[in-house]
Amino acid sequence: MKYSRQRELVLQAVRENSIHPTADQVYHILKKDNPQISLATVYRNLNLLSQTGQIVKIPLPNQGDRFDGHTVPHYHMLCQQCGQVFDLQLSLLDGLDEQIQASTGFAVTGHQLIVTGYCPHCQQAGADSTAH
Amino acid sequence: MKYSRQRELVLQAVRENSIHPTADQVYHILKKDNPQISLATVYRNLNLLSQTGQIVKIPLPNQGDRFDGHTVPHYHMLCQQCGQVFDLQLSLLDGLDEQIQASTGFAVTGHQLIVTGYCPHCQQAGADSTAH
DNA sequence: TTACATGCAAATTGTTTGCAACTCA
DNA sequence: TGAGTTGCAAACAATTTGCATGTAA
Repeated sequence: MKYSRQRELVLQAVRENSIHPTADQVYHILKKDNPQISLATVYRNLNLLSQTGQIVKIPLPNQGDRFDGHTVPHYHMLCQQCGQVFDLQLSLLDGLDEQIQASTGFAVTGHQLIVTGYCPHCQQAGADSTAH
Repeated sequence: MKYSRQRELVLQAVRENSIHPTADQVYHILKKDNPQISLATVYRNLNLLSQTGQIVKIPLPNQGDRFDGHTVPHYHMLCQQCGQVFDLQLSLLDGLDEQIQASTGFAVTGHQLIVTGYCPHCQQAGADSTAH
């Protein structure tokens, strides 16, 4: 893969923004200092970088994909209220792929776990505004 | 919720087709015997039925959502080759929600696990055609 | 010099919505 | 009767693609 300045920028933006940005967010972040960059280029590079494992694509229920520059295996929690994604360590699932492969015959390449719920901040906000 | 013939048909189609159909597949299945049915109605009813818990919506990476008439909690394995979705029982994860809630303060409403890989049939096919 | 990458706009895909007609209760 | 439902078409959002131009090696 040939070097490109735009790809470098996309990689940096994902690494430096631990908010698990969408493609569109990456685009807007970069657009500030690079007004000429195009959304198509951001998409192309996000796809390339996740194919080569330099970043991780997080598919979420009913929403645009998010991207994560933190490539050590971990899981995600999605707040149904504010839409933020939080990291989750869970050693429980170490070895899960091998176990599933052995018991099912499926050649497992990976797995992803998404936990849905309400983050502490939104629980607080909900309790404040609606006293039910 | 008022009864409707179309909703009944959608529910039956999802229950009777264990292929974890997409909205579009449900539409085409029903269209054979009900040529007047519309895709919008299928979508509306799939959403209603999954909101009421009569069927389960399975969001998949980069693909349209799938639907499952099998409502007992279980997980899914996605074949990256043929796109088929297989059921997976995994008692390991019983109690996971409570555990995460206790350790993170997140008010957990549920979780979903998607295992990716190659199903036995596609492993076979791959081994046949490309001897690497 | 040339194969790969970009920017732009148009095309696709998956899904939702507005609205008039229709149907279940 | 009347609120909920339908079919159709148009609207949407997220993402991808075609193509002429630009750029790293």
